[in-house]
Amino acid sequence: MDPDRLHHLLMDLFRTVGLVLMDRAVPGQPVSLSQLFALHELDHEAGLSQRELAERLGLEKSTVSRLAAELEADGLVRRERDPANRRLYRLEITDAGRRLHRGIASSVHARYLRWTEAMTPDEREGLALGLPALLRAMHGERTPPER
Amino acid sequence: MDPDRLHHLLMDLFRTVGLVLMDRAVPGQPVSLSQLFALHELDHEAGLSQRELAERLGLEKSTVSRLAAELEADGLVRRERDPANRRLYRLEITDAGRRLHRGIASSVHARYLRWTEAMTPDEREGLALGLPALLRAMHGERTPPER
DNA sequence: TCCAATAGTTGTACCTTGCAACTCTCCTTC
DNA sequence: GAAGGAGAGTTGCAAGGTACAACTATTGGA
Repeated sequence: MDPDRLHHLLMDLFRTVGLVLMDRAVPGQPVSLSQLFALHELDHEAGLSQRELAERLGLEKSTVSRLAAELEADGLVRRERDPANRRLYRLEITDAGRRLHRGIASSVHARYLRWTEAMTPDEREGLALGLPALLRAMHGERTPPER
Repeated sequence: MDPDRLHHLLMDLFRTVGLVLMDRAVPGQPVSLSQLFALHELDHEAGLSQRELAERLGLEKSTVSRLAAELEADGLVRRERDPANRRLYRLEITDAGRRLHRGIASSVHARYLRWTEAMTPDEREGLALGLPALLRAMHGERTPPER
């Protein structure tokens, strides 16, 4: 695939997905976009430290410190020091956090269904094959946290 | 494709693409992310008004007003009142703006190439078929976004 | 025991953004 | 053709998210 074409597609997708997420995540204002991503990450994998979370979100550790503190204050995340190394936290999503994350996800499901229904079987199949592969390739060379 | 799986993929893609764009676009600080998207939009289609641009970017008109003023001050965009309706501007990207946009695009081309090279032909083909179809569906359009 | 490294926190400043109130231009209506 | 309403854009302002720098606390060696 032509890089220029891929660039165009990714720019378009980024903006479109961003609008959908903002639309769903922000209005009720339970969480910000970064908080949503944090919940998404923690729902997927528990026990991350704040440093690890910062790395995944591409945010500065100080930002994540405040982010995690807010999520904890809102009862969406549990923060416990690692007994084996008390410098770091082990972050865990709470049931409330999981409910919120899943709720937001399901609130956009209707859209996902409409989109995929508007595609041909071939296209759906292509997407199901190509998109995970693209992400796999992207993650294969994750940009190191230059500092 | 399962909506939950699509959600997961899109969240991941959004964040990853965001990191790449921030990484490339921001450090030199010639433009912010929104400015980059504005340039992208104007490079693709000239003569937009600020209201139209705001709609495409999902931003408030006041935000776009400042955005456009900055881009004009930086010589990246031309702003001329529409003679037929002097209330609105006609925005046009300048040569400098086009160079900047293309420059940023090509600075991520190397990555695009590496990514697609890390995929199998089947996966590439699937992506080339499925991704434009998804965007077409997202935009509710009939014709695929060709360029 | 001291020192470097690591995880996290806090102070601060900056940038982006939305909202509300404003101006300016155009269009409709009487 | 004057008045009022609608549309495009601007500006004041406040809020939120972020990075950077300097800090504390904990750990693991020399």
